[in-house]
Amino acid sequence: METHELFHTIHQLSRTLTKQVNETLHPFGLYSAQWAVLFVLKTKGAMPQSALCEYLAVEAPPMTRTIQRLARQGYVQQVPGEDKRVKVIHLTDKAHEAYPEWEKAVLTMNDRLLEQVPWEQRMLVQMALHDWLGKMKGDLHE
Amino acid sequence: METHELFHTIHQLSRTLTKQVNETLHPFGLYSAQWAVLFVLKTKGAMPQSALCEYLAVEAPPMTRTIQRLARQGYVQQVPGEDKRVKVIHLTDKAHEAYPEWEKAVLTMNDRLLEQVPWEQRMLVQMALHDWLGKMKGDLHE
DNA sequence: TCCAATTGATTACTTAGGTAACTAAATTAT
DNA sequence: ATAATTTAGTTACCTAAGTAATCAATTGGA
Repeated sequence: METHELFHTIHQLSRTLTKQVNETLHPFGLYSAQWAVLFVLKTKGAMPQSALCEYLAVEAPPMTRTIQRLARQGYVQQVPGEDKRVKVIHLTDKAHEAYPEWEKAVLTMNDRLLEQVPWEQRMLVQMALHDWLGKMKGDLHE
Repeated sequence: METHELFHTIHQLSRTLTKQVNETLHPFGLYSAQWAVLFVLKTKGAMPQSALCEYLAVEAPPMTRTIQRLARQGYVQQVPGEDKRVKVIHLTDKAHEAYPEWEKAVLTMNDRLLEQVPWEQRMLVQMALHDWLGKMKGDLHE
């Protein structure tokens, strides 16, 4: 079996998915990277920017940009922390109010994309990929 | 189970993989997008730019850029086709000569990343993901 | 204590991909 | 046969993520 093929499929899937999310959120003026941040803040609550980076496994610079944009749109507020270096990111009331609509659109889209895929298969693949990722990251620190 | 998690894992894997390929090819002055093109040309032979796009599932503009860069580096030649609109992309002798080294580096890296993953599991996941992709693409054209 | 190293965030610049609008060549239809 | 449409490729501009370098605040060690 070709490892090339496998990796190519993963890339293609990733690109197709972001494309779908972007299309879905276009009516709300949001992009996929912004949605990822909004989702984490809604489900985990306010947190420092660095925690968002770690959670989403994204470097600091792209996170700065995404958050500044969300702030410009009034969906997020950067509150200085006790440690004056950190900025704690909060969802605004405006974001909390609009969130259910966003979530509904994304969930509907997600379900549509995988509706033909049995639940156990999703579970199996999710566990396998997560496991691979862990092993790769582990390798890199050896 | 959260679809969010699954999609997030796929994105993260995709990013980790391109990062690895970029690191691996850095000594040769090549980037992951270029490698994808070189690999297809080596295994499938010369083909029009549009065929490369279709094969790699990438839009025309990024392909133009990647190919122009490869041409600048002398790894690829754009030969006008019978149809004067098409440009047939050929590997140069320089590319053929260097290819084995590139391939060895990438294959070694690929194997290292998945060495702990049993062969059948790779196969299963590859088939599942490919199947999903097909279903998604199918959906979009309904 | 005070200097050195670390950490959180930003800025500048890069790769990688996407859409929209365009040109030139080829094909189809009237 | 010519006008209309389609196709291959490019240009301009966008999102998304990465590295390198920098700044300010904090922490640790001599």
